[in-house]
Amino acid sequence: MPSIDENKRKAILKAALELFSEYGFHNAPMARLADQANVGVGSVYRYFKDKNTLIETLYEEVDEALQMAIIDGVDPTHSTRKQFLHLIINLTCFLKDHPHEFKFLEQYYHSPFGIEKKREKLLLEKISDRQNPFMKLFFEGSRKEIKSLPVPLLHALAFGPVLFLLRDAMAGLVKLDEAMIIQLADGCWDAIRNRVDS
Amino acid sequence: MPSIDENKRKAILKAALELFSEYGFHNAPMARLADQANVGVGSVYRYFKDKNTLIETLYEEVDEALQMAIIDGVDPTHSTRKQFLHLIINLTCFLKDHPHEFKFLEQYYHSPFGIEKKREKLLLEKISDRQNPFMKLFFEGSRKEIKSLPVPLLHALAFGPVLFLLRDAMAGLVKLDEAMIIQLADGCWDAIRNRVDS
Amino acid sequence: MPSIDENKRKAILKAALELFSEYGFHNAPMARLADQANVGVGSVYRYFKDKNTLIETLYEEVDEALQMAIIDGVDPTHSTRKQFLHLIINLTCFLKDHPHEFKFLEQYYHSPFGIEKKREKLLLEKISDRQNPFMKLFFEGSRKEIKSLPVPLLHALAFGPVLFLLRDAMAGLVKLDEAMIIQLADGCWDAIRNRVDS
Amino acid sequence: MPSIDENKRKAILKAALELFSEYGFHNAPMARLADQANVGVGSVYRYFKDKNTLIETLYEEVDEALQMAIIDGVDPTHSTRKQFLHLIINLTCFLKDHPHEFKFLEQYYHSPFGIEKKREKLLLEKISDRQNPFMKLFFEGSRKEIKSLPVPLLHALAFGPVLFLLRDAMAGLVKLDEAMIIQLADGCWDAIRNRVDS
DNA sequence: AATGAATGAGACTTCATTCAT
DNA sequence: TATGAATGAAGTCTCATTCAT
Repeated sequence: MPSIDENKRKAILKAALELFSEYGFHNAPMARLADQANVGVGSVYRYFKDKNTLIETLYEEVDEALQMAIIDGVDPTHSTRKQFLHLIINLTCFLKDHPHEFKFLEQYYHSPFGIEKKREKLLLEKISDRQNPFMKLFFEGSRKEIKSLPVPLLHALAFGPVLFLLRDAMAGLVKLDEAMIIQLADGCWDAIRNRVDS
Repeated sequence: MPSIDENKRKAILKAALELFSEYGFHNAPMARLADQANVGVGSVYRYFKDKNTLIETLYEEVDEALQMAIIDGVDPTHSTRKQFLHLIINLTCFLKDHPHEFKFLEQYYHSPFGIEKKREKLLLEKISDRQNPFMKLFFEGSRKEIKSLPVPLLHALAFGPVLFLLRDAMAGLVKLDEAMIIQLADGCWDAIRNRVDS
Repeated sequence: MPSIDENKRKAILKAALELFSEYGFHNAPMARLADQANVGVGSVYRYFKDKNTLIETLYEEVDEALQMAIIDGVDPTHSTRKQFLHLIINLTCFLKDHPHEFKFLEQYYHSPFGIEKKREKLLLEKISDRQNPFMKLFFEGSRKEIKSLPVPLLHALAFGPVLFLLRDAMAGLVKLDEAMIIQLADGCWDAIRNRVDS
Repeated sequence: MPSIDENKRKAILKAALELFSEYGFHNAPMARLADQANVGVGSVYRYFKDKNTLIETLYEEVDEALQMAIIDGVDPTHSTRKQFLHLIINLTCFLKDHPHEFKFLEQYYHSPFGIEKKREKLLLEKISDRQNPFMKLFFEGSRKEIKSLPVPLLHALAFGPVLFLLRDAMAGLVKLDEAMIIQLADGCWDAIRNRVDS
């Protein structure tokens, strides 16, 4: 716990986010990272014990920011549908506007670093976590509006399309405008809502 | 002028698939790979110019197998819905039953190897490719049954949930049985179909 | 177990012995070592897993040579005294004529590498080891000629002076000639033998 | 012009002694050392130019303390034998009771730091130094009681066993009690004394 | 054609030392 | 004067690739 200089810490995390998301964990040497942060190589190790620790810390920070963004402006008095759409749109917009963060998270979750365990733990913990805004929707009284399906399946139907489309967007295959994001959210809602007709 | 021995080529690709999917590209040294394939290290370089080339080639082969599996048994005389469900179920089952292939593809797509370009090219080509079974559904006369949305969005709504759920399944978070796969396919269909009611 | 080239292995061990004994384990980088052995850095790691493994292996080899030298020409039919003197002289001469080996062993035994444990184990095992030529003398019938003391004390009285004098010799403080070596051995014998007078 | 605070200097030397003896010169970073001394890293460099200088200085201090301890209570009016035994016992007891000092000295002497030269110089100077208590015994009239041997050989026979046995004691191979220390001293005396019988 | 020993660039990390505060 | 954050040289080790056999 040295770090008097919070600026330097931020600079390192910023450089890490950029290089990791652009080149991948394995192709972003600590030396280049230090360079990009305008810091000596050794200094990185004053702020973060390890390359792995740096990655983990960065994950925590990015995840934190994402969680904040998701719930921004969501009104619990609104209908389940409205809240859901709002959450999905928040999620999509944040990741669309923060491509570094998106690519970093994708990489973090898919690294066969044994990091999956982390995710597993998080999911297991949060699955009934009423802090999680989506869980609230899925479980609260309004639940009758939503299909009675296993939670992981609801997750998949709600988030899967978002991540998939963002991937295409990042690759330059689609230009994500507001209209499309709304269509996306509607589609996700259709996938999980109970319907009256056939 | 390479490859007199097709068996050897296959053995290398098989070893590569196993090691890459289990340890990741960066933790699967060429030497271990050659070992596992019962082949000299030097031989690997007779069949594949590069480690990267090996990865790319493996991708082609895995993708090919996946494409074959997807259309297996789909009957063009059936309803659009039935065909769609069949395709989604084929896709899901194949990947569920071939975890190595799934993990490899996931890693391939998420590696910032510049490999996204490859995928981009493929998608652009296939987007109007009438060979692509999904494109056929999306574009053919039956199209009135499906929402009028940009193709990438349809893709996202159709495939996103599949990949997301498979990820959880691989991580051991869900046990994917036949019932759940059908629920999944239904959800995907609900996301893209036109509906009559509200 | 690669190593088809026994010559290369020997060259590496030779370089290691020279550099370790001259500069110490910590001041003999693997790179310099590889240089001195006319070998690429990476090659050293084909023959020895580790720097530590290299040190351990070198110890085994040097110790082996020392053990052989000690018993050379010792005649079990001779008197206890004669045998003891012969052993001590063998020991002293070998180490005097092999300063690299001597310095290496000294360093090995004194490294607070946890290597002391190795020595401890060895001593504990060999303490009743009838293979050990000194133990044979100390324990056999002839024992009545030798003081009845704890074995570690006998060891200290027998070997301590040898090592001490060799240290001075290596430092250039003494010129060890044959006469002095005999006087040394006599002194060691006087230290452990039972005597008749006061 | 350095050292206003003698306490700080002592604290640093104390920490150095502990860490060096426990972890070795190379595994005792200046930072940890400063920590243990409750001193800033920079401060260490106000009191000691270098890590090497710190080591050298520490050696001087430890050696000084050892010299004092050795002659403690030795009575010049006693017999040569009694004085010798007293000296040896003093030496042994001090080192046994000061394991940090012992391990540090061992390491110092065996480091191929070029430090042997230092020792060489010291020995050469003290070889005729009538201040050295052992030299007094070896050279004074009482000399007829002691073998007529080169001084380094007498040194070896007198001190070698002590150091050797202490090494085993530190490693936990022997429990050094008073009786054994006396037996040790007797052995050393037997090694150097002139005798009447065969 | 097949092999695998050899190689060295380059990755991560440590730590003695400096210097601005 | 005292501090400790900053630094970068240097160390150990890995691994993709080559090339002599």
